[in-house]
Amino acid sequence: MALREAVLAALLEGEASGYDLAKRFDAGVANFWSATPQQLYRELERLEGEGLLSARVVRQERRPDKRLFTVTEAGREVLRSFSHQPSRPTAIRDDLLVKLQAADETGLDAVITALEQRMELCRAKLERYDRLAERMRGGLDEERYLREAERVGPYLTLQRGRSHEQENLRWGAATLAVLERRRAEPR
Amino acid sequence: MALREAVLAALLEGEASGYDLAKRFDAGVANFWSATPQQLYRELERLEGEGLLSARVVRQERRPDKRLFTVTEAGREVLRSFSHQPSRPTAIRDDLLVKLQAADETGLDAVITALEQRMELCRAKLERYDRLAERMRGGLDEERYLREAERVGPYLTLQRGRSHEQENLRWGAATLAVLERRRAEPR
DNA sequence: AGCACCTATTCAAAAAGTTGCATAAGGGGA
DNA sequence: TCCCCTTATGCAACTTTTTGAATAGGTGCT
Repeated sequence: MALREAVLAALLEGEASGYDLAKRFDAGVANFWSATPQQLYRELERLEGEGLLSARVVRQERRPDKRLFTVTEAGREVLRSFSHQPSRPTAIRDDLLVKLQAADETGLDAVITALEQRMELCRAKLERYDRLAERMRGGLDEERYLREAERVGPYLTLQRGRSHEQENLRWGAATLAVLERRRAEPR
Repeated sequence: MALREAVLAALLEGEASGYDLAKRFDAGVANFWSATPQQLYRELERLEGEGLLSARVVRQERRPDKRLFTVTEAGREVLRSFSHQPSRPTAIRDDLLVKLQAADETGLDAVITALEQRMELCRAKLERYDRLAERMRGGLDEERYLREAERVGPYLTLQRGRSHEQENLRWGAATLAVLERRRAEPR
């Protein structure tokens, strides 16, 4: 149910089209929520209908026209009220962990491969996050940025994404070591 | 789509009823997948229908009867084939992060409270994971357990849960510090 | 005796999310 | 020129997940 609020929150960073949002919410980049383009277009429609967003059409010469959305005062109010509601704890749901859970039965090889692939992805994501963070800070060191910047929310959520990937790598390396050892020396 | 496989994987640890599974898959405890009782009962039906599980009814004296499920050879085969399929990367979806993303607009107080509550939950979960891990090891030190135990999958997924909560706490503390400082000294 | 809670399962309905496709215009490379 | 990619949006069908019950016997507490 937080897709509404996630869209509003994302639009606080500035006017955007559905397409722009789709990129921010792409599962591969999203640092605080993920969603598909279809979900976003539907949600934008709804939010506009409820008066939480206002839209304006921008005619473009060499591109299809696009609709840019902005959060209205009513939208901001929804966010304020949302921030007071209890957050539900997040649940783990990861294909890879299911495979690992069953690994003793299914054989270690496939899981080792899957883990290696996942870690490669994590590394790529981590680098991307680092570049993004650097661009956000715009020359300032982190300490100063966090004290002086106008908005820190987006930076802090980005750091959560970063820390998640980093921890994935740390755990992944340890797990890989265990699995490879057991493959080499079965009990 | 991995609920099927998650149920099969969970049942590798031994025969269980829907009710038993519901406890293992509870969002507050689940270390490799989470699901509600309703999802599980439906999935158990389906899996039995497909011959991936077999069920037997156990009459009980002072409790309602229950149905205990076991993974069949066909079920194990499904798991084996699943372990070779590509895993989709996980996406972040967390209420709390949405609030944090919007925090500069909505005010810091509510988010600080939410973060503190979340961290309290994390601490509780971490302790529970630690007790679970200790019980799994059954006296052995981790190093030896991981080398000699018959099955390590469940232990390794538990460790992922643990590392996730720990990282949540680490990041949470740092984030809290930033937010509290900004609350005390607004730019 | 009454109440709250635990075991054990199931139904119905709504909300949320995914998948596949369709449109439409322009850009870039073989 | 043909094909594929990017921008930009949308529909329809489908699956998955969540929510909110209802049932039914038993335990423990006051």
